[in-house]
Amino acid sequence: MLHAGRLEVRPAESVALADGRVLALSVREFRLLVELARRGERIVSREQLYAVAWDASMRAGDRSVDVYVHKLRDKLETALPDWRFIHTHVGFGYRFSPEPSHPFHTAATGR
Amino acid sequence: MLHAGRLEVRPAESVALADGRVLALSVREFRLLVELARRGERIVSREQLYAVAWDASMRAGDRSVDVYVHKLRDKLETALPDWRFIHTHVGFGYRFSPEPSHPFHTAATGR
DNA sequence: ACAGCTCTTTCACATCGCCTTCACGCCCGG
DNA sequence: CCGGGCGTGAAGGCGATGTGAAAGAGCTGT
Repeated sequence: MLHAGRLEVRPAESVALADGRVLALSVREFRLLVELARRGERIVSREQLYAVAWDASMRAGDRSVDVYVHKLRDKLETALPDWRFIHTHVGFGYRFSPEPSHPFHTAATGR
Repeated sequence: MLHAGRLEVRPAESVALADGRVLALSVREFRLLVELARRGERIVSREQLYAVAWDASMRAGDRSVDVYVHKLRDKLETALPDWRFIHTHVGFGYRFSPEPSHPFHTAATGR
């Protein structure tokens, strides 16, 4: 079972929870999330992610991982608006890490 | 004895109550409901459900679980129109959880 | 054994949601 | 400018699920 701030991923039960609420993830989305979370703070290349989440080797030019990272970000953003979990490292891949969206936020900052 | 909002399931007595009224369930319907409710918020695959509610291993392509989920939903919907209990997770299975039919707009949580 | 009933399984068709792919836009470094 | 890398929305094909109905199996009372 993987913890990441208010996010909890349970590979064995095929379920991910945000503040205890079950996230509605598709099979691909879930596997991608699991693989990202499993690797903790490390940067993972698209090829590696594709290999483990798709059980196949990625063809050159395939954008599937990008698309699914986007979908995951969408759902995680909806569930936990103030946190960012998937970070892009241009030219390298993605890195999973729970970080607050607005690190410098103070009360009178709005607008 | 299992409570789920206004629904109450008593495996020992082979009876399910909605607001105290007895639900007319067939044997399969009841056993399926018990197994779903027993697992609380977790997602349960059709194979697992079939195994425990039918006492046999599910043959590939068997749609019995789908059909009985439908029947259960029908009866639960009739008894408690504003609540949804059985949620589908495409590619994974079903999840039992009492939720209002018209959510006020919560996260990207289960359907 | 038969009739009548309910429960269960199977089937066919409808609908839904997932996955892939494409297209376009933006940003940035050369 | 130009090209690479990435974000993002949308379309189409297709597999997964929803659903109504018919067929099959069992149960009960006579």
